[in-house]
Amino acid sequence: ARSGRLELAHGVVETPMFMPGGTQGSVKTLHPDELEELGAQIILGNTYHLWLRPGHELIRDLGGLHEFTTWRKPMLTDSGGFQVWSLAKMRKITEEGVQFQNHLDGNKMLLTPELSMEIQASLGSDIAMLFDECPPYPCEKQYAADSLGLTSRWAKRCKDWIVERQPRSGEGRQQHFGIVQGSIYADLREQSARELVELDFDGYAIGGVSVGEPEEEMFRAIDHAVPFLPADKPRYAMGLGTPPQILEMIGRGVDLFDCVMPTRVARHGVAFTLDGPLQVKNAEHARDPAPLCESCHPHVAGFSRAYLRHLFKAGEMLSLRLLSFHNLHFYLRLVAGARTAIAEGTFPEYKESFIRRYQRHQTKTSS
RNA sequence: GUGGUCGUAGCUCAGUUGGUAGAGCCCCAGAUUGUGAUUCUGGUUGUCGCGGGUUCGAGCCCCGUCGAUCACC
Repeated sequence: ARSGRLELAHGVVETPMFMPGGTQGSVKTLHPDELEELGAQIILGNTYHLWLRPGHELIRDLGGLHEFTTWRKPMLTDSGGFQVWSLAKMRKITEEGVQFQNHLDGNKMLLTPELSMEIQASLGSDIAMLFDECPPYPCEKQYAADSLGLTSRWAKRCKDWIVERQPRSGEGRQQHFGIVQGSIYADLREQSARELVELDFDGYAIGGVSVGEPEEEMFRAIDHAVPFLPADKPRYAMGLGTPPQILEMIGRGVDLFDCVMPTRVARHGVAFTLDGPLQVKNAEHARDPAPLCESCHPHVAGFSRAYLRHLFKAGEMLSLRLLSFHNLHFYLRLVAGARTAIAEGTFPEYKESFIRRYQRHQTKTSS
C-alpha cells in the first residue's frame, strides 16, 4: 500500500482515492457542493455519453466540462471504449476504430483513438483515458493477445495525437493514462504494461476487470500488471470495486478507483455499512428507529431505517439522494481511513479489521 | 317483480371442445463493479361466492342459493 499526491490542472488529489462516477456530467442525484462536503476530490465524466449528448463541441463552446457542470475540482474522463463495449447495439472493431450503433437513436457512428482524444480535450478533463478495447470474460488467449495488440497500436495513435495537438507541458495540462489489458493472462498483462510504459504516459490504468470474472481472477489481473508499472506514476483500477476489494487493491499498490456500485445500489435500496451491505427495503426495518450505521454522515444520521425504508417503498426521490450520499460517504471515508493508516504504518491492521467486521454477518458469497 | 351480465390470489383480470388453476400489480427476498432511479432474477398467496347434482374427472355443464351490477316493469 502507498499514499501520495496527484497534482492535476484543477487541484490536488490525495491517493488512494475513490472517484465517484459522473457519467453524463452529473453524479446522479447529488449537487457538486454535496460532493465537496463528502470529500470527493475528483469525479468521472464519460466520453461516449457526453459525445452523444449534449455533444463535446457544445460543452467546449460553453467553457468545458468544469464550467458546464460547476464542478471546479479535478475530473477524469473515460475514453468511451467500455461504453461501446457495453451499451452499443452492434459494433464492429476495426484497425481504424469501433463502428457501432449508439444506444440513443441507433445512428451508426465511428469512434477512433484520435476522436476520443479530441472529445476529451474538448471536455477539458484533468485526466483523459486512452481509447482501448475491453475484451470480454471469459476470453480466449489468442483473442486477448490480438486485442492487446490493437489497444497498444491505438495507444501509439493517441500518443501521436497528444504530441501533435498538445505540445505544451506543465501546469494545467491535460494528463493521459494508458490502459493495461491482457485479460487473465500474466504474460499478456506484462506485455501490455511494458508496451504502454514504453510510450510514456502520465499514469496507468488496469482495465478489462469487473467484466464478470471471479474475484480471484480480478486480483490476479491486478497482481500481473502492477509490477511492470512505474512506481512514480499513479495506478488506477478501472471500475472497481466492493469495499473489501478496494482495500485489497490498495494493499496491492493501486492508487485510484472508480465504481458505479455505491451510487447504483443506492438507487436500488442498498446502503453500505461497517457490518456489510444493508437492504434498506427489507421488512425487518419497517419499525427500526436506528440509523443506517454508526459511521453515518450527519446529514443522514438523523434518519431512521424505518423512514428510509418508507421512502423507498413509497418511491420518494429523497431515498435515492440520501442513500447515494451515504454510500459515497462510506467509500470516501474508507479510502480516507486507508490514507491515514498508510501514513501511520497501520494499513494491514486497518484492512484486516475492516474486512473482518464487514464480512462477519455475511452469509452470501460475493462472486 | 322480470330478464341479462358478473362473482377465480390482497388488487385488476385470463382460463381454449369438462382433464385437476395462471398473468400483471402488490408483497417477500436476492442481484448490480470504466453508471441502469423508474432494471433484472427468484419466491409466498387460492375452500375458483356458497350448497347440491351430472361425470372416471367440474373454474367450465345442470339445479338451487347469496352478493354485485345493468335494463325493463
